[in-house]
Amino acid sequence: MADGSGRTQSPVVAKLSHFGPLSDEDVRALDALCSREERFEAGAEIVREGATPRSAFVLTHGMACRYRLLPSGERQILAFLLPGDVCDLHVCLLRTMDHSIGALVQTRLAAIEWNTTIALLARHPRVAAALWWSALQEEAIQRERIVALGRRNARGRLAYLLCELVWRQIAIGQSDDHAIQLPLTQIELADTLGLTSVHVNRIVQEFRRNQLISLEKRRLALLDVKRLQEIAGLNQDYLHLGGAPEEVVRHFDQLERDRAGADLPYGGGRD
Amino acid sequence: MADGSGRTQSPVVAKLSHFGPLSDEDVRALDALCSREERFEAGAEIVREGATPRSAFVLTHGMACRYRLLPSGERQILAFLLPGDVCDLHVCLLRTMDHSIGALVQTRLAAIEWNTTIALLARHPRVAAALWWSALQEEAIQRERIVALGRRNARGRLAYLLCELVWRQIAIGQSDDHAIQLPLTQIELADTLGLTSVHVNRIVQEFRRNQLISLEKRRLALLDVKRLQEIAGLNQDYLHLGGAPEEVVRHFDQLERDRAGADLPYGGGRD
DNA sequence: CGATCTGTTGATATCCTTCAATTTTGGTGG
DNA sequence: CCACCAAAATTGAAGGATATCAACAGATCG
Repeated sequence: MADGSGRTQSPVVAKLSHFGPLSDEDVRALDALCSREERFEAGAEIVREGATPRSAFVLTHGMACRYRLLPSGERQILAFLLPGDVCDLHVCLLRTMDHSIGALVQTRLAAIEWNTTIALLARHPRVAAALWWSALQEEAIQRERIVALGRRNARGRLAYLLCELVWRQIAIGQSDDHAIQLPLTQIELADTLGLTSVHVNRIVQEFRRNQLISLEKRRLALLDVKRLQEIAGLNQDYLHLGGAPEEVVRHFDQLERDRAGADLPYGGGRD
Repeated sequence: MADGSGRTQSPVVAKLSHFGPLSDEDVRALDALCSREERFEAGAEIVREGATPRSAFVLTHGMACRYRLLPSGERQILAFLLPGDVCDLHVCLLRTMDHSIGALVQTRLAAIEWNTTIALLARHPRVAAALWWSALQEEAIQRERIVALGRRNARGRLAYLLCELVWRQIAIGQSDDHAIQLPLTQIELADTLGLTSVHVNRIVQEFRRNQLISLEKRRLALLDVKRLQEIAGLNQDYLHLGGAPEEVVRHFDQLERDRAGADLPYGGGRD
């Protein structure tokens, strides 16, 4: 299995390892995906609503978000993309994008060609499964957002979002003390939570007063995770970080072993 | 291509045909999925939060919903499942369900075994792609719900939901005049829209007064779709009913033709 | 034909928005 | 380093949308 070693994992590997242990070869295949990177400045539009989907990508550095602009000029942020997120692997089946993607800070991402995707999925079934798992996680995150917007008040919503962002950063090895870089303005928080920035501001200050968080200079620390969770009415389970059921993991291990014998001819030593 | 004929399509076929034209063999494969049906009474729990995911299923008759119960006892309905919806094909990768599924009326569904799924996807690449497309549609529906809950007022939310339900019924051939059976109580509408049933009631009545809808005896008719869309700030595009891009459809046609030659030995004539 | 769930109505309370400053922060050029 | 500017954060006052509470009417169902 990969990485008992001290070597720092890439965020993709860290993230997908939550599905189950990846082999060294899996890790190599994933790292190979992220070789050619494109760079986007803060505020840049990565994908525009209405455009024809081009290729999938892995976000390697920075932070981005999916969002919709409404006729009224309002914006709803739909999701945040963090390092290690593999985006829109399948979206080529759609004629047009129904939302935009924008960089929140300077962001780097690696485009993945259609062919690369197909080859990867065929040759590395365990990676394919892990990617599928990560798509399920993304859906679970969307469900949690619906719950938050539908049934929680401003405090609950903010607490929920801050927990999620911190937990996801922890899951990709970018934080171990419940403190993260948070490049979001209160306006962006508001556009995510279905609130106004004025009201977000008031709740942020209340949280600060109550020693729940500290937030200054774009650095967020959760000072009382337990109480924040209570306010959010939330626990970490929805991120499904516990990994896949054993029998599934074993199934893919077996598949991989079978394949290893079958096609050494081409899958083997190159690179 | 299937169904220039007058024969009524099954909802699954009707739905997936929006991806692109299906072959007669595709249609047969899909119909075969729905042979053994289970029946659930109104109010029955089909899947319980916390349970281990068992098998995927196709909803063939009736209506169901995904929902979460909060500690406070409140309920948030996450999504509606209509006939033709293929649910949780991939969810076996998760250890536990993070939400429940319940029948809203008497409902029938056909379970799909793991093996059946794998065989189907392998033998019918176009069906596999269509299923993938339908998963994308489901995600798009979730995004639209986030927009509705985050940025629209009660009128906008209700208008949006009613449009969606009608459009989806039209897409599966269960309505052609913007009128449908709507087995939902105002409580259920409220639990979907993040409102109270009292307030939903007031908006429903306002819509009735303004000749936007008629809703009685569980029958809903949209009387002024154009104005409802304006109120919702919505158009039908997000359902991606226009189908996949031509080159994708052609790609899968080609794949299917290739396969047809390759494995007549076993894929062929048996029912 | 009573019991229970759903729909309806009114009065009041609350959360959040809106509007309108003002202060603080961060970035940029001189 | 300072001057300047724009964007973000902060504050207060007032208004509006939706929730809450409570009661009752109507429907549905065994």
